[in-house]
Amino acid sequence: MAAVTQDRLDIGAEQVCCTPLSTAPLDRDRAERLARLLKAVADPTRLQLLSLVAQAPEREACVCELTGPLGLTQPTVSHHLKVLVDAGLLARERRGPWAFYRLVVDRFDDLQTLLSL
Amino acid sequence: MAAVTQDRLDIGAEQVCCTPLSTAPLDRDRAERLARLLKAVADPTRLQLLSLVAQAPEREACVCELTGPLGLTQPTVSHHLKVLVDAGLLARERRGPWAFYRLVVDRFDDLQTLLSL
DNA sequence: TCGCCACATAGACGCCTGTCAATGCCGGAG
DNA sequence: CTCCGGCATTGACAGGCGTCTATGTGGCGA
Repeated sequence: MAAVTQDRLDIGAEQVCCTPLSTAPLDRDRAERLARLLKAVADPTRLQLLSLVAQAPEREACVCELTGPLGLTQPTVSHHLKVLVDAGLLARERRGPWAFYRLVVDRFDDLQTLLSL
Repeated sequence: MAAVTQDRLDIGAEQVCCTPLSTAPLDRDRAERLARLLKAVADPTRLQLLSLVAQAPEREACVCELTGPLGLTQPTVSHHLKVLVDAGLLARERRGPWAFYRLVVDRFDDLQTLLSL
């Protein structure tokens, strides 16, 4: 299978990650895509969301379980969840009237690789 | 050897990190401090700066070596460097007329720990 | 079909932030 | 002391983003 590219981690259709910062020069284009991914995590509300989901049973939770602890409006929570899904950090699954959000472990692994020196 | 606190990583005087997101509930206060740290990395220009420093000899570089590759003004570069220093990701050292910036490896380790599940 | 419930989307507003030009500071050479 | 080069700081502007209220959508039960 040869030529195992170390670049993975796409945002939507975007190729983004994931070699450590020190291995190769970082061109502007890739830097901007990586920044978009990191911006998704670099928000207090979204960090709390990720923490809540990470600690929920089966590592998944619906919106109604998340609005309470955060003290924020339901639309606001939905907005942040959309950002995390677009970044590939959460996966959405519709089940009955509820929408469940689950952690995407691989994407966190990619972030770790990026930040390794 | 007893009581190894897993919380480290301060921004300036701030205690911030570093247990994985899934180990304990993340209160608003710590979430905001963690977000400030991540925001420092979540910018394309600063990612390029970190990459340039990481690949420089001895993992350190002065401002004059950084403005060229980025195509940005010197004040802008200085601004971003200050952000990274305040976040604890770079260390500044004055040597003659130049100011050298060096990676702080421990801080990157902390970020990795945070993003581990 | 009708109505309800959980959730998503749209629009608006204020704050934060990345960028620049202009200026100030500081250390070394003469 | 004076000048100059490297770097930091200030002030201003535009764009991005987090939050809200109001409204739309979609599935389930009666």
